[in-house]
Amino acid sequence: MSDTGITVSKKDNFSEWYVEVVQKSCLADYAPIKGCIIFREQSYAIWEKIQELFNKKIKSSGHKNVYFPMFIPESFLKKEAEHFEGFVPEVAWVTQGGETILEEKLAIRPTSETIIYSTFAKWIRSWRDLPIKINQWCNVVRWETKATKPFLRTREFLWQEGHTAHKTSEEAKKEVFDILDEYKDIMEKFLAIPVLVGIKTDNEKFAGALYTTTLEALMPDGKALQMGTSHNLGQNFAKVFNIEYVGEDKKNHKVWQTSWGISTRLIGALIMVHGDDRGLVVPPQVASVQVVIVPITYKKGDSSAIIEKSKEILENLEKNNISAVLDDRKEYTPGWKFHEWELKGIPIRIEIGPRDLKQNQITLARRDTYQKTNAKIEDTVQATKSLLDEIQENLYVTAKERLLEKITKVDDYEAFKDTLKTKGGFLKAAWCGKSSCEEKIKAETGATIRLKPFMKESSTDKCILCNEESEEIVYFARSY
RNA sequence: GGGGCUGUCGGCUAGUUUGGUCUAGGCUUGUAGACUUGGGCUCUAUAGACCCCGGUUCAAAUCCGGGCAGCCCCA
Repeated sequence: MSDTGITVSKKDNFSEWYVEVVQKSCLADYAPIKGCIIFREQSYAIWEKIQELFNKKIKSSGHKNVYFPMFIPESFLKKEAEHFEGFVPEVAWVTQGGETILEEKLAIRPTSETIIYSTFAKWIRSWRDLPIKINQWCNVVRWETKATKPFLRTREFLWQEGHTAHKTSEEAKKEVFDILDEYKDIMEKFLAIPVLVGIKTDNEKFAGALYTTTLEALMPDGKALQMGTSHNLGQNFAKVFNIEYVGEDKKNHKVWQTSWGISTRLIGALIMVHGDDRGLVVPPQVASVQVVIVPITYKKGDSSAIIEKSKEILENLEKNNISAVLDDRKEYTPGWKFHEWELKGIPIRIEIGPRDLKQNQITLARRDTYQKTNAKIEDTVQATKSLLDEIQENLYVTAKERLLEKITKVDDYEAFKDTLKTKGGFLKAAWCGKSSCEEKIKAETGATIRLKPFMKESSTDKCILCNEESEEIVYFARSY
């Protein structure tokens, strides 16, 4: 085993393992600026896949892609007080252009509500202008001071931010939950990462929102990761930016708004949830290369028949919409290639050598379980397709089992602290609804309320901390 | 937000405690070639580093200060 491969095991040293996979699988490299990474070919390919999937979804429901400037005048950002308070600690500012000191400094967008909504105010006049449903793919900057980690917490990252304006509260609410469903679909069906959905507490909600819905996944080290959020902004921004329309009733009304986003953080989750001691594992649905064909050839003896057959298989796969590559490099041994493609997480490897050819078969090796099987050459497409489905399913099911295993109901504070320390994961506990309890638990244990479930679970439990009448059962966890 | 650790060829590692005959590796990687090929094979030749700035000193990889970067723990 050489150092081109992964040298620490995921189980023994998760943090080191993550850093190795990120770099050695060509996902990212560190940039010369603290907290910034270079998105390399492997991660960008996954990002493009996510873009493709999400664009398809939102376009079919009438959203349009647009692009707004990355600079936001300070006065805009300040208009919604809670929003400004929430973001100002991590805003990067432009104060100078060339030699000229700017009269008003410009924020590099940490999120674009303010600049977009100031424009909405110009665009919206009549009820006929509504709804407006736009989305943009862009970068945002949040000047993190805490320890940064590739993909999970970086100063600059890529995301999409959707922004909508509606006539009614009901319509806005529907939008929030429709998007939440689309996010869940992408995470579970495509990234094969199971998530819990719910509502954030007031402490954790988006600054300026009425409420925030969230999707939370669990990482193998027992910490929760926020995968995406969809906010109901109510009329908070409509009021400060004066976004009004004349309704059919000829009266002025303020619009109801939503905003929502997912980011390149999803890539970090994918690495952590599926990766193993051989490197990255990419779920077939988001793999830009689903199959690699490695011919087993010999210098002595004629290998042209094997290469010919490999090319034939490649064409056949591509014809059937399976994305495949043929690795016929002569300078590397088959074993070397196996390791390299495993490091990069390609779901299926097809081996074809003299023995296979003689028996008119191929060998299929799956990335998730390392299992090898054989198939007749004429059955290649079918065998590959069903194996891809199986891998996709297996990755999801395995992750789901791990998630469920790490959801623990706790009844008292000692058990809470103990479980958090020894097992991690999500802790279901009763909570009285007071911010003071939430904050005290955070200060004492590091765990925060990740979400309140949509369906309130009936319970007679008392608050885990203060023992007063509890409002509901919520999910706590330590998080990224 | 608080604390700790670390920075040496492309990668990994030793040397720092006690400044000097210190630069080093029989490891890996790159390059050229040979050999091999159903799981990172082997051999030959060759290339390549003390994070940055400043200070102490006759002398700094080593000590001191600052910066930058990375990791870990706690909140």
